Amino acid sequence: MSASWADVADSEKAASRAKPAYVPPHLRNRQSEPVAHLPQNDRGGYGGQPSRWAPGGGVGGGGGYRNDVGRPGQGYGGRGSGGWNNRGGGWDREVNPFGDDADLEPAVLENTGINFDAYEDIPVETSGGDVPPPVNTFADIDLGEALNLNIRRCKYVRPTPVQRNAIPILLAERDLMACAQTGSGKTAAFCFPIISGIMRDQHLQRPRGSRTVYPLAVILSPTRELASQIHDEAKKFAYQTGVKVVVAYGGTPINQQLRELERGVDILVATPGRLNDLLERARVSMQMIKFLALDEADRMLDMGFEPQIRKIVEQMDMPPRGMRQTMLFSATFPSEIQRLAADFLSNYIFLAVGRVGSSTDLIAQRVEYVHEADKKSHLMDLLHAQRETQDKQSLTLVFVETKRSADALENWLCMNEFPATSIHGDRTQQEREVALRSFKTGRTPILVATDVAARGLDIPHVAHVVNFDLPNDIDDYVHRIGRTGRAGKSGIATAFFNEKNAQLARQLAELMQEANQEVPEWLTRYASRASFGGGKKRGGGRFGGRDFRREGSFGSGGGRGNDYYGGGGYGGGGYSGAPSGGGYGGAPSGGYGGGVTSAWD
DNA sequence: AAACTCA
Repeated sequence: MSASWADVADSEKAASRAKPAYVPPHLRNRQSEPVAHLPQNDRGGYGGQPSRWAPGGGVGGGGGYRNDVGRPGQGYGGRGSGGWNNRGGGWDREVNPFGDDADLEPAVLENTGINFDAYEDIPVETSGGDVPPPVNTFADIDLGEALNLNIRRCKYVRPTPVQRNAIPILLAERDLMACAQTGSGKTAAFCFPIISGIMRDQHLQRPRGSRTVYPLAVILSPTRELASQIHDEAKKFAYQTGVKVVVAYGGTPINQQLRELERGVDILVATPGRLNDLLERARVSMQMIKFLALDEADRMLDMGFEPQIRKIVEQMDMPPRGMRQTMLFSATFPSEIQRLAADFLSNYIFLAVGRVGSSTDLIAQRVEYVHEADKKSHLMDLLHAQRETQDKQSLTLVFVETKRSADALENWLCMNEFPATSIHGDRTQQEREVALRSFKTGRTPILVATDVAARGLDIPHVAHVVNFDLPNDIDDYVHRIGRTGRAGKSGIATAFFNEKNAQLARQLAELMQEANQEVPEWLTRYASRASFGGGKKRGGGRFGGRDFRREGSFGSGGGRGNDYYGGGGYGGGGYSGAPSGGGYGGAPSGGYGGGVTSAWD
């Protein structure tokens, strides 16, 4: 679809700019990027509808949102066929997030090019009492007709392992701590049950008479771009269900977000800072929250974020645990953070699809010893080699440690005629979004990034992740390389290792070994040398994740909550490995999801 | 170290 970097270079030359002149970062990306345009509909015509969704009646007489009026067949319960067929119906101006009328004939759904078996042998471990059994198909789940149609529209044919297991648990109204590998479909795993649950509760009355709005669900994300991505996905899943999804994050004027909120909100996707702002202004209340989801939950509960999350969850008007349903999702979940997380959960089920913190073996991992001073030229070698061999569409994501070095490396690459851009927290939100878009479309097929881009972002065609600077934490490494090898596709990850990373050596070597990667001999030597004390326990066994409640040392906390043992102890859980019929392992034909888009993290 | 409101 979009240009490769070779094309870009060519076209820039062809564009008679004499030579690809160096453009300073603050002037780059100015031209062709359309600034987020307004949706074709501004929903201005809602005015007179009585509002079910805006408790305050909205501003100016209730800019309410209800699109189920006059659609008896729509909605929950599978009666009739409504939903897709009422477009153009005058008052219903919900944007079609699918853009066009995709053909829903089965033939289209027979996907090609997907790695069907990629996730079939992954072990699943659950613990906690009375774990609902997994399902094999979306049809086995009672999500409601409108949501099922959207799932088909997304071309999801079969649920992924985390979806098969998590969705029944969440539909059973249980709290959940879920660990599943990067790119395995976590977003949909928590969005489907939330949307379905809200459809059931559509009659719920919310307070009215003020400018405060009362969402029924809140989904928190550590970065703005991830919040935006979740919002986009959730809107697809919620299309014509009558469930309204709104996003709120910083770096952008709050007024537009306030107006969106006033039109009604069921699911609020947000970053913590902006949500706290909205709560303090009393423009949002959490009194009616039924669902709380933390994406990248271990990050949300680490040192930098935990106070903000605690404030939102414990010090505002959020119903206490047990009175809401809480779901935590991540690919990594160190046990010390699990311990913290237990504060927010009630009688929860722990679910691990694959080992907690493991990487997928779809990613070919390489580690190269590179002195600090040689990194740039080494990167250039990699990029040159890649230009020869890689698919034209393929993108390269380069991680560095600091915002400054991201700028510096971007500059250096551009000066050397590599089409690069960058994303980090010192750039304006607009610059960040332009950079990400420019990368995604292939206009700038090299993106230099800090950890702002490490988690959750679903960027198709990332063929190569380069850890120019390795992170200090192995879990960050797992998330970074997880930007490739998604949805059953393969990818490459290259890390530059030197003396500064000695502390990471042992964990890195272990991780690579677990993922069946070749560990260079010199790294093994480093690993044994640097094995003193450091590092987190990565567990040992072949199987399953690690529920910290099972680690044997839970006595340490003493009276820390009485729900550690779940309702029925651990009896209900257990490992369901590939060969046994219990889990999804027994499914005959494997595979799911064709043309799988971006509901995958 | 970086991420997370606004002013």
